[in-house]
Amino acid sequence: MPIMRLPSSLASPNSLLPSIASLLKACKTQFHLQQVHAQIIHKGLEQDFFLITQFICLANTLSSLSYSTSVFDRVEGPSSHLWNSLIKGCCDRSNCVDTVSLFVRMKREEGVADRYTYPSILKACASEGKVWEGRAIHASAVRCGADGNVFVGTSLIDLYGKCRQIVCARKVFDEMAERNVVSWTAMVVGYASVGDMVEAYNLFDQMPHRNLVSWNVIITGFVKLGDLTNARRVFDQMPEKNVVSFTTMIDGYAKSGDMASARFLFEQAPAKDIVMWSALISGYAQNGLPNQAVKTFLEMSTMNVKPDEFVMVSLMSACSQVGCLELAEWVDSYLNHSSIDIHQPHVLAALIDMNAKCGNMERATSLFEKMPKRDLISYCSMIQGLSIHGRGNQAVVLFNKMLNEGLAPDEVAFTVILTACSSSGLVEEGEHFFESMRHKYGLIPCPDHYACMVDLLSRSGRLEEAYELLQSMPVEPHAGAWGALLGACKLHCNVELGELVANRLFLLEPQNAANYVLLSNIYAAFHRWLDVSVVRNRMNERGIKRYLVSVQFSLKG
DNA sequence: GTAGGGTTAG
Repeated sequence: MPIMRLPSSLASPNSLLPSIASLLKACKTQFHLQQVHAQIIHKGLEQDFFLITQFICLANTLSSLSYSTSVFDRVEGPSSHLWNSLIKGCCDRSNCVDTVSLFVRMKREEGVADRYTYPSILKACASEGKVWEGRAIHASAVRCGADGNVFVGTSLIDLYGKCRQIVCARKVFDEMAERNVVSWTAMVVGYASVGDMVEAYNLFDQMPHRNLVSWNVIITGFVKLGDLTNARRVFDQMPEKNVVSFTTMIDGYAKSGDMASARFLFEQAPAKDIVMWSALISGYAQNGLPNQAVKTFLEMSTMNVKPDEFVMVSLMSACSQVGCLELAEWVDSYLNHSSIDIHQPHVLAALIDMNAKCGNMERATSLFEKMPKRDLISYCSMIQGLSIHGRGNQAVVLFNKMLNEGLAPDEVAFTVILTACSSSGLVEEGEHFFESMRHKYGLIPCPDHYACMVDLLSRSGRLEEAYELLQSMPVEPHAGAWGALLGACKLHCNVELGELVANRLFLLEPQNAANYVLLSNIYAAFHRWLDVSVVRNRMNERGIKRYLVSVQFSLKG
């Protein structure tokens, strides 16, 4: 085994203590740490508070919590400082319950909590929204007089702000004897996170000093409200911007669907990191621009930026939309050779969705079956995959299996199964699901659900029923539903209904050439050439070019 | 004699 060599300047033959402390400072890996640990035991220094505290702090970043704890547990009557180091490690690597339990143990074992103890525990509570636990910790801080400290006060503002207890946060803020830029910023974050940008901005305006974070949280607040105008105004006023400022703005534009502005700002950013690339790629994917998403991903690769799980999830979403099996296979194998853990729920869900929609049902199925707990989202991915590839009957079987597992379908799940029924022409099943959606699950069908039913009924020749359903809808049907019926009128050569439906569509979407073409084709089937030319003339009058139809189709394919 | 804590983006 290689042993660490100490630089001669650090070696101190007369005293054992500094040499081990120096060794600790030089530790870079868990293995180094274990070697020093062996030295500590060997030299009988396991009770040296100073050394063990330093050791725990390092173990917090280099090793596991259980390792830190095992070293800590051998110390008799640990100092406050030592307790605080372990609590910090617990906060960083475990959950709120564990951190609070450790604090309870500290009190039980007569450890003395001080102003350094509270920020970590409060942070653990804040990150999980545990306001009741937080209040108890707050009370404890008051009892030992630690609540007057700036760091403790700021942590309390953060806690109450994150838990949406804005009045409590403000009370702490107002009662603080000393505040700094972080305390002010935490208070601004509190207002911003409850959507009160008036008060957030008001406070921001009064701040004696602002730093980059203060500016960025104001932008974040406006972006969260979808107020891109004010977000941009603040962004433009910033004395200096960093990568977070740009990323927040880009993400805001992407979420509001303005990918042109997102891209423009991205180009202007002096530096780009993985989060910024991710904001752009996910924006393209979520705005239905999968080709742009893939293109941007490739661009990122040529810049030698290593993709992370967020980028890969966006890429998989884009891939699902284009249904490209070749790309899906590449992404799948990339993930399997990377350090990304594909068993994280959102990664696995995207992977199943991508494989199902790109036609690799075998891979999707094997991932799906191995899931510890199958959820609604993954079921829907699988059902949609079967549906896209014409396996409607299997989609119905899987949907029923999902119901048997006790999962309650939502509106999206019904859209998926009704689409499956409609594309495979499963009329009875579709009617059954539409019925149970309303009466068993108490869901209100939206225009999409009606569109599926209209499509299903009309394609099986039940044109009148489809028309009646459209007429009886409590919500306004969208053009797609009428369009499906018009298509079926063409298929089943029903000229009267076709005329009726087409005229509704001409009002709903006067610029869509497909409707004119369908009606003229219906007339043509009956050799009504005069009517054909009337429709064609109407198209010309409105300046609609027929070739637009073929352009639209080629873009979709 | 020596050490420790709080705010922003996917």
